[in-house]
Amino acid sequence: MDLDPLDARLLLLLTDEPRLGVLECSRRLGVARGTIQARMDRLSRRGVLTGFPPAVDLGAIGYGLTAFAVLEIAQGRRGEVARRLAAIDEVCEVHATTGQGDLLVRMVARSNADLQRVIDEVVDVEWVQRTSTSIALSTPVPPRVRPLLERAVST
Amino acid sequence: MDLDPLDARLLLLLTDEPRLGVLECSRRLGVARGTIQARMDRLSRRGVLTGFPPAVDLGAIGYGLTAFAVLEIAQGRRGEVARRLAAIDEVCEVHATTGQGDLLVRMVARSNADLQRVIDEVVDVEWVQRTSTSIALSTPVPPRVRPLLERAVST
DNA sequence: TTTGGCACTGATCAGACTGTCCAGTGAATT
DNA sequence: AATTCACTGGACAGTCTGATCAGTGCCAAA
Repeated sequence: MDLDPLDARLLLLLTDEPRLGVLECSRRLGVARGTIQARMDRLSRRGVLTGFPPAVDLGAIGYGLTAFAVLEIAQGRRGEVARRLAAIDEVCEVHATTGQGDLLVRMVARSNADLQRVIDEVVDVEWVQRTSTSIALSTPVPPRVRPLLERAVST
Repeated sequence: MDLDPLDARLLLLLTDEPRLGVLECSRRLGVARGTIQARMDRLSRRGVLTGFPPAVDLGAIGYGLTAFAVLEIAQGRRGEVARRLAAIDEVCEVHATTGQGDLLVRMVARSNADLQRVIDEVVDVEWVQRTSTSIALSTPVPPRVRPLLERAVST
């Protein structure tokens, strides 16, 4: 289940320069092209490498605000609530969690007024009982996988 | 600043099938290849399309657990704390927020015992005063941008 | 109305890359 | 000793890329 060092180096390389072709990867890593090809196939088959989705900067298209909401919901209504949250365009991510909250929601908006509207929409979802919202001021550590891959290189 | 419909359709197409080449995109969208090329250049230059990072499923390489922590930290120590959090490999994301918490941390781990260790590491960071941790049980809405793009298509 | 500027089309070009084979090597397993 | 497996290095045809260019339609400024 673990990554072998070559897999990890390949993923790191792709993390840094995602548009690299198979051939170029093989050159950079000093192995035959077929090897890279086989590794990538295997990583995909194992579900480790799930694709190369385009990274869209929401800030650059006007959605400059991010907020998080922790929701407490009525017993047994998680699926229900999740479905309704999913129907809100600005809701970009929902996790079900243990602890005092039941759902953690990440959402974006174009302006403070817009955020107000989005939050209201979220809070008004049926079965939502209590909410606590925070606005993201900055993101000191953007989503990353790198450190874990780097660790796997030296395995 | 907004996306025009063709841009949005292009991004949607790439979201669904990220490995598509420029030529294939042009065919699917029914425009000339040069147009797609120009659009992608422009989207990159505007910072909208920031790349095609490989999507690595952490679950598939053993990091099956995700947890969130809300940290309250000592006044004026945000940068300090963020830096130390960034040094923990398992910390995959940190946001500075308004509200009762100061930092929202996402982290992953290989097992409950491992999670314990990671949480301890996070909690033991200097200047962290109060923490509240939740384990993610499921992710009803995985990170997504699609709905916002779809909205831009019909603009 | 005329003139630019702009984006898009459709085409061409050489160069590079892809998927797919194959034979050969070395290492580990049986 | 035989088998399996991953890797190498080479080959092939087909395809895509980046670059460039002339031509067209549209909008806006003059």
